[in-house]
Amino acid sequence: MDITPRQLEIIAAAGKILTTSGVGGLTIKNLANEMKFTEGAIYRHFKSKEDIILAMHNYLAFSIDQRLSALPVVSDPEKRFIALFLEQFSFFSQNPHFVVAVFSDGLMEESQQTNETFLKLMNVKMKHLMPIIMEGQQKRVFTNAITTDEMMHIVMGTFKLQMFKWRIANFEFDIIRSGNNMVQSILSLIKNKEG
Amino acid sequence: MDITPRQLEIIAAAGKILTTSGVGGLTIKNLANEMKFTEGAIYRHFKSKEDIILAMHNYLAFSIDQRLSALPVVSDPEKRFIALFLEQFSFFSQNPHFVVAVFSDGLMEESQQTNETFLKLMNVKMKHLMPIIMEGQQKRVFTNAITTDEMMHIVMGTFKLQMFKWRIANFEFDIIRSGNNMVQSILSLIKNKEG
DNA sequence: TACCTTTGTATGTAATTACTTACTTACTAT
DNA sequence: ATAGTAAGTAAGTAATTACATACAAAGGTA
Repeated sequence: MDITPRQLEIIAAAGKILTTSGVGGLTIKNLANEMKFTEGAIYRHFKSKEDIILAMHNYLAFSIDQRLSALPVVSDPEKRFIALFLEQFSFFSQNPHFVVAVFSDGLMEESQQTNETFLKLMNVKMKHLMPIIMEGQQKRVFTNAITTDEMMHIVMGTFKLQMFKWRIANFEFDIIRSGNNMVQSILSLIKNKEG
Repeated sequence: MDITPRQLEIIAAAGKILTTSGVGGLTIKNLANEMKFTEGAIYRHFKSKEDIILAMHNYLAFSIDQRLSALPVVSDPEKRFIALFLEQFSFFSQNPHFVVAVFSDGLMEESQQTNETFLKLMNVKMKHLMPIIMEGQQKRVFTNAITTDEMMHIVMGTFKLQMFKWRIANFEFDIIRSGNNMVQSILSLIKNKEG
């Protein structure tokens, strides 16, 4: 991640604008206003608007990947499952202005490049979730009534919807608390009923 | 639904543009091109661009509600559950160009009004799903290990993600088939394990 | 001191946006 | 035939967009 502190500030400002004004609000003018300087100055740090979006996706993919990789690998899949989501929820709890960037498909349409980095971002989470679920099924902690892919799908979909609801509620409820609640409901569905 | 045939054509064209070019591609010029007449003619049928989006949401909410209401009320919650989703999948299978309009949150940011009609659209589906799940839990066909709301959340999230995947795959897999697969996985999770 | 690089400003530009205006055409009812 | 109306065109509007250019202030290094 070769990124200057100033670039990071701009990326953060872009995220903030995205949550407050949506994709349509993310203009160079608004970005410059948010940074408290003029439009031209933006181009000292990025060569195009698309570059800003790409840098944002890459930065997010990188830092989320880093945080998830830092989690301890314990032997209990259920504990790992809980820890993974707790980490996710606490990340977005600290950086709510990036929720739109990560979960909104609105950005996807801008260009092919943007599309790819957006999907890359989604894959980062799958990459960390997949082994946990696989291990859980192998150890018979999670049910084998459905395939790993199907379980992945259900878990990811539930998580995505949770973030969506949090966003349209203007981040006004405690995502860690209600996120944990969600994790528990899912667990009680996918956990093997036999001891 | 007081809507002229010509208005419906325009709405359909708007849906088509949304899927091919995204929210950013939905311009009056593109819409007029798609309709094979000039920009000004659009304004013979709608007074503003936002009006078109609102009309689209309202039309979709209306027709989806109608189709779901027409489903027979059988006594087996599992059968109703399956039928509900089959109907949904077959609707979007026939009208794939409306998937973006219904499931993309990109449109939400345009205005407060658009936001509201978009959420209204989501509620239509919840309105039909809720009683089925409640009935299923009451009859102990579905598990009571989690609340009705939690089950709603998981089911809706899984469904939404399914449509998302279908869209980024350019509608190139059979949504009815793989949708049914998804329904079966969910059912095997939420069905009560005790006979 | 002289000079270069970095980071900003002021101002401009071509393209695109939603929307408007004045006018035309096809059809329909009287 | 006449008149009214629904639905189209051609051309333009002001506003906004991403981006470009010329210049200025600052600091580090020779």
